[in-house]
Amino acid sequence: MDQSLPHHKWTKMIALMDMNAFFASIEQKDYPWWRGRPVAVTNGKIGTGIITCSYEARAFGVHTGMRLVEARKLCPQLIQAPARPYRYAEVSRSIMHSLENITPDLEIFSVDEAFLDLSHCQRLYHYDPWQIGKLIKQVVFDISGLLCSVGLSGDRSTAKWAAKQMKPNGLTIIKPELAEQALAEVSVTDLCGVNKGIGRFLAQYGVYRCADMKHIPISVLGQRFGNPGKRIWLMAQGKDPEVINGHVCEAKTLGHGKVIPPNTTKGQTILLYLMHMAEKVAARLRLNQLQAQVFSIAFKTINGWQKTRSRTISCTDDGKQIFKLCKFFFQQKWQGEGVFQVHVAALDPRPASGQQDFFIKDDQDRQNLHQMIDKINHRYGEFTLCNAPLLNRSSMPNVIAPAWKPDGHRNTLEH
DNA sequence: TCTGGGGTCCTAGGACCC
DNA sequence: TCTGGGGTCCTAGGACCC
Repeated sequence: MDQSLPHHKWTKMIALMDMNAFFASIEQKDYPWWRGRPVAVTNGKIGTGIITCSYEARAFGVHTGMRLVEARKLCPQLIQAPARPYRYAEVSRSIMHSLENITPDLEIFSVDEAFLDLSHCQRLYHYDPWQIGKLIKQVVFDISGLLCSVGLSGDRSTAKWAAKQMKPNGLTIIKPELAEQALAEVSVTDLCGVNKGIGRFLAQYGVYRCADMKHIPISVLGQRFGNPGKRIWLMAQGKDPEVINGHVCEAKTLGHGKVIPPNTTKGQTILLYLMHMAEKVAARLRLNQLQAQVFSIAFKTINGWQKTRSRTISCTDDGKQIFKLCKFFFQQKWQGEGVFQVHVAALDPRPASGQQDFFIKDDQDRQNLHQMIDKINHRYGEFTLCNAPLLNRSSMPNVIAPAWKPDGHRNTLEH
């Protein structure tokens, strides 16, 4: 936009870094013969839905969420790449670490996005937002060999919006004093935090574009949506008050769920899925050296969700104990209706103290066993070793499918 | 029109305590 | 019996994110 000199200090300077087709780009980087070709990342070899795809694939109309079958109709030469979540997490971590060299004031927003608060290091870069934006892209490229898009402005929301404007490999800078003007014609639902629900509400007041927001008082949004509502009113005017929060806080829940074959009525089968989820939760607790005492267990029937919170006697990371809770709850609440989804989550997981019950030999043995199993599964894939029932893949479709979201990303960044 | 999976935050209301 | 204050915990529901 404006590259004229001299530059002046901005009251606040916020950037959003967004990786371009992150997972697909990693596949193309690691497998050079896929570069320049349409690549679609799927959930394992047997995945049928597209998690993300390369820009070459997008040119054919292929997009996230599309069925592989549909995609192949548009693009017969589409290459299927099974997701490698551990690899993506590794690359993500290294990128985030390198960004910390630009500013420690960094908030990891997702596996492929980060906010940088540059307010306090403007002088270092001669108050030149272009220099900073290019530096961010360079740092990311140097460490990963991948391209990203960067948005830079005076507030969080505008920076986020700006990053979306030019892709791939974009750099969009919006001076804070021009933010309101830049957003004026933008649909409110294009802002991060405004979706259909709030969009519908705003439409009732004739608010469609950001500029329309001024026609209604902030109190209307405040009353209906509380503080987040007030924030949106300000966002539309390029004045998002939300700060960059670099604190890596512990996860509040850690769970797994699954959509199962519709209307499953066989109790044994449903319990098997619950066992699967319980073991996944337990394995992930162990991976992050966490334990929990309260678990949320749920299954969805035609009448909606049946849910419970139940506690184990003491903190645990043992799948069998978690499954016991599942079984108890399920046998109490289930009355033979068809089930569509199951879900198990650890609530308020805390660092494992690592000492309680250590003097009990059985517990020591159990821990050793878990360590060994986890090690093997990490190397050879989830559920290579597991409870015997889970090995029966015919009754357990997709059991091998890896969770494609890198595990505990936020936590692992510490240290 | 939209799969499926893993999360967060906020609010209101009820139960219970002093 | 009614009123009022303060606090906590839990639940349910809504909205949104990648």
